[in-house]
Amino acid sequence: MSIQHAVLGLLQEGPRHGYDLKHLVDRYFAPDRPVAFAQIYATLARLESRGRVALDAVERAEGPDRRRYAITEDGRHELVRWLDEPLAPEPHLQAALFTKVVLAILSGRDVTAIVDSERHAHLARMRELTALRRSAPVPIGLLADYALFHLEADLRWLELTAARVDDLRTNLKLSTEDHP
Amino acid sequence: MSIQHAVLGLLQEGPRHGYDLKHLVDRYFAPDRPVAFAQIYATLARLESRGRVALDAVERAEGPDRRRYAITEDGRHELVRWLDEPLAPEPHLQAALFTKVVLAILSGRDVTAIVDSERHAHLARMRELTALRRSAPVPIGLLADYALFHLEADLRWLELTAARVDDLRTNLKLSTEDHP
DNA sequence: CGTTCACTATGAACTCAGTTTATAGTCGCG
DNA sequence: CGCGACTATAAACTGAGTTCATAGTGAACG
Repeated sequence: MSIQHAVLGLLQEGPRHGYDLKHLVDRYFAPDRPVAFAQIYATLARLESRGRVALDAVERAEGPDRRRYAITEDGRHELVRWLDEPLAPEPHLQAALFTKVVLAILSGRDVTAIVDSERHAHLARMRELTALRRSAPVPIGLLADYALFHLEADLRWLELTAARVDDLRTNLKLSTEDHP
Repeated sequence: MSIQHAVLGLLQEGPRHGYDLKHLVDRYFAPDRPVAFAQIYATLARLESRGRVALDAVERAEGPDRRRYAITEDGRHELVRWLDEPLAPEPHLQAALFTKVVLAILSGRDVTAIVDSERHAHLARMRELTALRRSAPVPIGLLADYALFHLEADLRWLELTAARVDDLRTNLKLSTEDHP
């Protein structure tokens, strides 16, 4: 969902063609891993089919032609709507970490080993990000902070879960039995 | 990705048919929002086409026939692999909240208003979850904790970002100018 | 001088997850 | 008997993202 809004947002400043947008999106929103060109073109096609952008002109420059797109009134509305409404809450209650712990318990594997290995992977990633944060410009630094806060949240949850594995095990066992 | 593994995990205990799996998945992994039946059947079809499950038998019971699926050796391998490897780190560096703040700055809207409204939505959601956590059984309580930790992480990041909006604005402005 | 490389620019075709919609059988109820 | 509730599945579609194909220009190279 977010790349659509990113593209709309960039088109607000004026019409652009896909190739250009790709670089802008990379610069502003994806400083770590660039988006694929094809994704931008696909996104533009979808936005066009919903009437949120429209073909503005076809420029012939050096090299192949450029198809320049402009944001429509509809597109502007959608963008403002998205900015003004709070984000839909993530379905945190479907967390992959939780799935792992439950499956580990159900399949009788060593839960603490699994929790430990997740913890180590998290700590390693946090060290990377801390380094990045120090060396990078403000926007990337902020993104790194975002990731760090969430990795820390995962860690806290892992501690809590590790402490409650026995509790959890009993609860899951119980509900295994009472099913049709 | 996670629903595939959830289904595989449940099939470890013995062959099941889709309808049954749907309820088990709901019970163990999605206590908040149930998954659609069709998604389970689609998942089973995909798992089958990759050789991770196989049709075990077609039972005729009261009502329509039941297609019972069993996990294969391949499926078991995949499951163990997934449990033993740490989860792929989430692409946190593409956070929707970040996109919003950047777009708010680029389009000259009131950033603090937007940040405030996100904060309020988060606080409201946290109150709901805290209530849920008190009344619910252990597994759901743990999921609520997971969500709470992450909402708190978002809040911390929002504070930090609010404090650095000016910094961010300057940085973004600069890079607007130096592009081809 | 041709050919190979790098860069600009786009789109078709495919995969994969998830949703909407359709189908079909059984059971019980009024 | 007709209708709604429950069991059970699948086809068809949507939307995001990836892989692969194409096509033009300019510069470098032997």
